[in-house]
Amino acid sequence: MTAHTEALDRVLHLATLVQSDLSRFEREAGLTTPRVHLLWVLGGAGPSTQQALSAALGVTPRNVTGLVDGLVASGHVTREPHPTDRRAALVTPTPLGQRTIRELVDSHADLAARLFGDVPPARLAVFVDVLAATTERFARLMVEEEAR
Amino acid sequence: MTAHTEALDRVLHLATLVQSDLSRFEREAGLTTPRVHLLWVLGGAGPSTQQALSAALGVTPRNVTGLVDGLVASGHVTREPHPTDRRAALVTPTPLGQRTIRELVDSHADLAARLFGDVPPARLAVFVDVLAATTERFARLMVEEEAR
DNA sequence: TATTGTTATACTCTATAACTATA
DNA sequence: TATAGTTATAGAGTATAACAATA
Repeated sequence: MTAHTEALDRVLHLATLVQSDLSRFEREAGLTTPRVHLLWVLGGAGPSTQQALSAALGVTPRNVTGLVDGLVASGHVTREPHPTDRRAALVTPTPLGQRTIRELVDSHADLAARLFGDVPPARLAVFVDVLAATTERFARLMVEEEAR
Repeated sequence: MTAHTEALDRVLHLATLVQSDLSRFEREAGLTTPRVHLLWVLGGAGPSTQQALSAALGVTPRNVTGLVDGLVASGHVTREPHPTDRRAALVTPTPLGQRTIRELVDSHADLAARLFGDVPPARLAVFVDVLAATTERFARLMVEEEAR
C-alpha cells in the first residue's frame, strides 16, 4: 500500500470511529443521524424554512417533511408560522431541542479536545494545513470532473 | 473555535467529500453504499459466509440476507454451497463483481494519489503519525467508556 | 443444544410525481 | 406563473423475533 492510500484510509477510519461515537449520542437521545444533522444545521442557522433545510442537508423537501415530523413527535422542534410568508413554516427548536443541540456541540468539542489535546501545536498545525490543502485540491478535482 | 475542533471538523469534512466521490461511483455502477461496502469486504476476505459478513459489516444476519439478495439480482455475487457446512452459503463474487471490486480499489488508490500526491513526504509522515496517534487514543477512550 | 440463514413484521430514510395553498 | 409544503407511492437499509435445517 502506498503512503497516499494509507493516509486516506486513516482519515476514513477516524471518521468512522467518530461516527460510531455519534451513534452512542443518538441512541441516548433517541434520535437518528439525519435528525441530528437537521438539529445541528438548525443550531448553526437558527429557525429555518424547510426549503432552507432541504438545501443545507442536500435532501428533497419531501424528505425534510418526514424528518421534521419525527422531530416534532419527539418534542425537539415545532413548526412556527413564518412572519411574512403564509406558505412557509419556520422550524424552531423547543427547549428540549436547544438542550440537545447544546449537548451535541459540547460533546463534539469535548471529543475534539480529547483526541487532539495531546498533539504538540506544531504538529497539529501541519496536520490542519495538510487537510486544508487536500480539501482544496479535492474541490478542484471535482470541478474538473463536472466539466468533463 | 479551538484548534482541536478545527482539526476534527476538517477530518469529517474531507471524509464527507470522499463519500460524495464514492456516491458517483455507486451511481455509475448501479450500487448503493451498503452493497459496495459488502463487495469491498468480500474483496479483502474472499468468499465468505453471511455470518462473517454480518460481523465484518456490523449489521444483523437478516440484513446481510437482503444485501446479498440485491447483489445476486444485479449479478455481482452468487451463493455457493459451503464445502463442509451445509447450513452455510459462501457469498462469492462473479466476474462482474470481481471487476467492480477491482475498479473500486483502483479508484480509491487513484483518489488517494491525487489528494496526497503533492504533499511533501515529511509533512505526509507527520500527518499519518498524528492520525495514528489519534486513532489509538480514540480506541483507549472507547474502552474507558465501555468500562463505565 | 447451538448455529446458519430465512420468513414475518415494522420503522426510518430516500426519491419522484401530483397536488394545495399562497406569493 | 412560481414557490412552500404535503399526499401518494415505492424502494432500500435497518432491527427484532420466530422458525427451519443442519451441526
